[in-house]
Amino acid sequence: MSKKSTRVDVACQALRQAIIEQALPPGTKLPEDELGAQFRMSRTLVRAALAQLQSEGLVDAPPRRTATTAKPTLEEAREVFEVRRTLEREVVRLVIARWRPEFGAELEGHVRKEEAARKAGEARVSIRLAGEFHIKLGELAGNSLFRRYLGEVVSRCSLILALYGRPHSADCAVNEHREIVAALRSRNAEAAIELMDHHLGAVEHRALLDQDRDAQFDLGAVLSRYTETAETGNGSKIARLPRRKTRAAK
Amino acid sequence: MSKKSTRVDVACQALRQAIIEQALPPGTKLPEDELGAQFRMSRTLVRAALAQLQSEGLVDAPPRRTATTAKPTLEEAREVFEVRRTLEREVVRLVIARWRPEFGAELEGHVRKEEAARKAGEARVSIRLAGEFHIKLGELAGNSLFRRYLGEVVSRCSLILALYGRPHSADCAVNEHREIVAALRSRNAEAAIELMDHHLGAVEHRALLDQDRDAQFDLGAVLSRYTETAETGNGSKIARLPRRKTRAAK
DNA sequence: GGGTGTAATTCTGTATACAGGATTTTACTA
DNA sequence: TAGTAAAATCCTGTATACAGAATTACACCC
Repeated sequence: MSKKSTRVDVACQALRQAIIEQALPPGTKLPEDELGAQFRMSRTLVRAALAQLQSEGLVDAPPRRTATTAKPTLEEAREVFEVRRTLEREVVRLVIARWRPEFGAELEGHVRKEEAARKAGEARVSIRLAGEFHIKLGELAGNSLFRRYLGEVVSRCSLILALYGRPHSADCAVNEHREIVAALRSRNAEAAIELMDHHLGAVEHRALLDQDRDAQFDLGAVLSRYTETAETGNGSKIARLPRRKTRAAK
Repeated sequence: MSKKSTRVDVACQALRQAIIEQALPPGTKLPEDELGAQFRMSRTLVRAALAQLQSEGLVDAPPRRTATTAKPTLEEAREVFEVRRTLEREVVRLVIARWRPEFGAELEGHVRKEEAARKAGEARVSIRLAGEFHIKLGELAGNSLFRRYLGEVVSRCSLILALYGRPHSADCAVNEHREIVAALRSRNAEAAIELMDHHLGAVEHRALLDQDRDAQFDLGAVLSRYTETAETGNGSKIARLPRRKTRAAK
């Protein structure tokens, strides 16, 4: 489960993760050159990655201006949550319909991880795991398109939380997850849907007051944490920002 | 409602339409050079268009082989229909919730167009209008993400029909559309959902026996019908297939 | 001091070059 | 004649060049 990614996917994945974990706050500029230098690839590939992320709603890339991490409006946020509720309800139904005992173990294992991260105060990890719980459900539903759409809205929700939510509020849901798992295990569709709806309502509710923590920070530094390239694979054909010097060290 | 498209979008749109109308049967090769010559743009842009269409599930583009119009498996087809049912049910609810009298007129107008096309035996147009009915509903739901996802699955369904359906069977649904409109107009959500489910069940059911009508045909000829560029805008920087001669006239 | 027009700079849009893969053709062997 | 290896060709992966749009910096004026 590793060798199938193209170079574009690698960049995509790194950026996606960075955005989801709110390491790149909404509105952050993403200049093609700089990303290219970071990922050791040409603008051609960076561009493809950005296009992909734009189609997922994680990046804004208006014609002829620098792409940025998306800043969804409140209206868009509402839409995303609306779709998400619809998808997750159906996913719950599907998962229950094809329930197998392994599912319970799998999900409970995950919730335990969430719990651990939460206790350890690992905000970044908590956020990621919280999202992955829903993704995992999507996978158990056995429909790859559901899975894809769900992945998309879940990512976008992380972004929305980053933009509108109170800081560090995305990860208070471990208990709710646990209850959902219990309902699934007892194959009680009604209860599970009810819980899921409530859970998502709570998540959405956390999207409230805004606040501009727009502090300047170093794009390269953040991204390097998400680039899994084994160190500076030098000898690469791509020079370090051949076209201009990075402005990060301003 | 015309000047907002980038060049990539133009190509995308043309290809999408051609695929949806089944003018480019599943499995048709789409070499970047040839498309570039057709659309008067470089491979760079063609590539972006193909990537987009791949993400919509209309094109298969495995690494280092020529892209083709997608050939979904039966399993994938099942998945698409499953998601589609979920989305459309919710759309029906939303449309009813925000119902306004204009909606009725709008939809009925559309159904009349479908009827007309059907009578005129315009298969191509019929297929397009049948899809657009659902798109229109998606628009009335007032959620652009629903709209986008719905558009995607509807397109894919056209493709699936092209692959698995009996020829010319995609457009027998005018009456069903009419009934749905009636139910919406009376704001009877239960009935409307019931009808929609039944309708989609019927559409899905038409996806049955396969059949290989794979006859050779001329890619350029088909595409030129979908390229709205005002004639050969010669003087263009792009030569006609500079790298090799077209094989179409084989 | 705050506009504002213009020059400099940054950055995107797009074509194109070149290096391999993938495929097809050709040629040769059993 | 079928099978296969080598060669030719088609086609994609990717970097890069260059043109022009957007943005920023500056100088000038009121």
